[in-house]
Amino acid sequence: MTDKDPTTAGTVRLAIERDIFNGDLAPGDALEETRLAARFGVSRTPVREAITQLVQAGLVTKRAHKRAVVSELDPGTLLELFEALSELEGAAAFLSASRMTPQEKSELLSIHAAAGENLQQGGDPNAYADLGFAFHQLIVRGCHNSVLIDTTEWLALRVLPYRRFQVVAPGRLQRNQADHDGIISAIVDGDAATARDLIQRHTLEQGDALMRFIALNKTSHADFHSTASIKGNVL
Amino acid sequence: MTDKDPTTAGTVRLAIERDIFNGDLAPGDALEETRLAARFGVSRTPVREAITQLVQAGLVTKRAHKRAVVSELDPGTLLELFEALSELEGAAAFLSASRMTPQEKSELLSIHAAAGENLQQGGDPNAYADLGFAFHQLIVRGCHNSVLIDTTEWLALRVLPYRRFQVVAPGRLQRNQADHDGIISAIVDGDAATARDLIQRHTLEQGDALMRFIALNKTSHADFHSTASIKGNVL
DNA sequence: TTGAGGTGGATTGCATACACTGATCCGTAG
DNA sequence: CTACGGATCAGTGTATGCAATCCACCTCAA
Repeated sequence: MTDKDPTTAGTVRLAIERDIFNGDLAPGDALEETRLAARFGVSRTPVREAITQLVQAGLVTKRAHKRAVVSELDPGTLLELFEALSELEGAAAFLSASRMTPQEKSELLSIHAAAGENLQQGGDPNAYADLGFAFHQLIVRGCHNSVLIDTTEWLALRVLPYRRFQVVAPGRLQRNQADHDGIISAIVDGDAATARDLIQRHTLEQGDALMRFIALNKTSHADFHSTASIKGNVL
Repeated sequence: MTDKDPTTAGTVRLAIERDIFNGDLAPGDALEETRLAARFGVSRTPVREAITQLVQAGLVTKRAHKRAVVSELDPGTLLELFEALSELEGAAAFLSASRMTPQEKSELLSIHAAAGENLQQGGDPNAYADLGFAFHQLIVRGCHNSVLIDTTEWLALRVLPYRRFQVVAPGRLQRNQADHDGIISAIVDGDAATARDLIQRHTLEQGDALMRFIALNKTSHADFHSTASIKGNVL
């Protein structure tokens, strides 16, 4: 996902991506080529290239002769996304259980421990979220199959803009940590089938939680954006 | 995968894709913007857009200031590709076992029957290959999760250029048909776990077969292209 | 008041021109 | 003969101009 880009188009693309993940560009917002070109101090051409790249990545949607907009995921698609993601993460975990190096496993353990510490001390939820993200990422990368890794992270990327809307329901973090507990011991024990099963359920539930939150806040994404004061992390 | 494209760039992209799948453009071949523009009678701009789309689709590789080339898959990547694909198809089959409509199931059965008939009568191997492709496609689409479908077909697309190199080893088609036999009955019976397991193994073995063929023909892709006189179908 | 039709502005799609990079080739020195 | 260095060139990366298209608004008539 991260590519070296001596090219302007690549830089612009990363900048736009960042805006999307930061929330400066919310789902549904329009990407105007001329405006972006002016903002970044480049011509329209690299902006156009950046946009077509984002379109292919699924982060942006475009119809001919219409402005490109940040992809808006309806609840149905979001559900499908999480279902697919859970399968991919499950597959990765299955492989990771037998393929992770001792070094990778210890790294996973230390991150998990740090997350637990943060949780007990009532630390920054955002920091916890970042640790959770790293946790998932380590497991996925532990499968040592770059195609599977890229595909999984590519899907994870698409739900990333919605992380901001994730509510920290009471007890949610504790349950999350407990889930991770089970997953990590399965992986360390090399119990591939259990690892797959647990992480799959885990990711599906995360999706459900997000869906419930959306259902409770039946409103436009732009509104989400301003109302979701408490932010957690799906991953 | 199929999109309506009133835009020139989309048309060019489809044309290039076809060239790749036809073999007119073999893995490793260079895509020269100027030449393609002249060939299609358009300017370089839509060609560039088409190429960036293909790059994002993984069919084409590009480095800054260097010519784009049709992606060349080394055996390692190919193996990873099949491993990931087997997981995705397994997941799809798992879901399809409980989600396919009776109509879809009967369609699956009739295609399978047609393939069997073709096999027994020693029909055209290419026709059999097409039926096999349709078989897999039906199963994948039967999961009714468009994200999973798109992702799976996207990966399948990347191995498509290598279908031409697939050898029809003695008894391979029969084994293939037998595999399909088991898969189809598992799906029709609604035995999700078995369906997943069988199709996963099946796809992995297809990858192995391709790998073996490549190992036997340790040569450049261009040579593959001319030496593989007998062509079958991976899917 | 409401619907149809026309008109103007905004924005993209494509073409062309220019700049810059990376590679090849050839000449010269060792 | 080989190694090194510079010039040349092919080819991409970017800028800009123009035409086609779409959308919103406005007008006007029923």
